[in-house]
Amino acid sequence: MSRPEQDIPTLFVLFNEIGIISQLSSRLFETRLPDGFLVSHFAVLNHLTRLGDGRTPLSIAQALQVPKTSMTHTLKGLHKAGLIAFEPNPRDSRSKCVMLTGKGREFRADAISALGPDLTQMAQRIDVSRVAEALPLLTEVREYLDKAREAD
Amino acid sequence: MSRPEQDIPTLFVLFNEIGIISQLSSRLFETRLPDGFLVSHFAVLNHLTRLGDGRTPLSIAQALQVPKTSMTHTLKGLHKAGLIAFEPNPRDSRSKCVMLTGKGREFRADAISALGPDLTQMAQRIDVSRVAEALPLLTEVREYLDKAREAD
DNA sequence: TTGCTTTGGTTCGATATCGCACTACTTAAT
DNA sequence: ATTAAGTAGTGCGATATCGAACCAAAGCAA
Repeated sequence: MSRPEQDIPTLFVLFNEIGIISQLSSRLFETRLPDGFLVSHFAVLNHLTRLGDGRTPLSIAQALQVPKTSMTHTLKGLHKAGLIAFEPNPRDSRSKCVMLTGKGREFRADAISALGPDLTQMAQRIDVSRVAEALPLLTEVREYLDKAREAD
Repeated sequence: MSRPEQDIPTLFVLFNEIGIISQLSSRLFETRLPDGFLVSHFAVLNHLTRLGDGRTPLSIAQALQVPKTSMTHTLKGLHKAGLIAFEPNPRDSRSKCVMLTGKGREFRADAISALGPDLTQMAQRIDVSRVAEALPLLTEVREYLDKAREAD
């Protein structure tokens, strides 16, 4: 059923579409965030909220697939804004633990609320059940790329 | 069939996955490009190849969803590398036409070839027919966001 | 222990991205 | 034809991103 000579163009188009959607959605989201904040900031707060805080900068960087130097920079911004706090890592004194502050949790909740109307409007035009069907595939692709990256 | 209170989280997760895949695939691709070139450069060459050259900087910027100032910068790099050439726009003397050079076409072809092995390997692990099924939905999402953007 | 290797994090320098403001040209209105 | 409003592209400044080199602590070997 698979036609290998078709596979490469299909995957190519997939990444093309994904790149543009990422671009568009990030910029839309950023217009909903308070001035001076980017998706990169939100992504950290969201990650810590979903999976629990107390994680190290490196583990966050790996989860979000950005270089650790970028994470240092992003965390600096969040810290200056009072959205996170640092604590020493009892397991490893080279490292630190990143903690959410109340303000940080609030910021994340507000950001999600601010995006709500956009998503609601979108849900009226896009068949979300098809999105739900497609999600497992996207997750597979992400996990594949993640493994391919660490294997290089 | 649709559960509106589920829709927002579903869309939220969608953009989350798409953001990470975009990040991962861009960085993988960039390691395959010659030193000093980024996906942004390739995207322009690819666009001009697929839809024909002779387009203006602004139209390219809109197609790729980046600010025109970013496009000025990207085109400057491509021009310096001899991958594109500028011609005056006979219809509008404020503007210019971006032309592919032979070297530019070659660069794009080489870049695609360089990515081939990665995609081939991926096609052995991912069910590409499912990707093909999901593509129309992604295109819909992209087109929706595109319209939403220009409506804001 | 001592010394080698690995690892977490930052600093630094180079480049990318983007918003703002500006110029030059075009278009529309009269 | 004149003027006003709009549009294409660029320069500039601020910030983001990222790789290379670095430091300090950890892990490991003998």
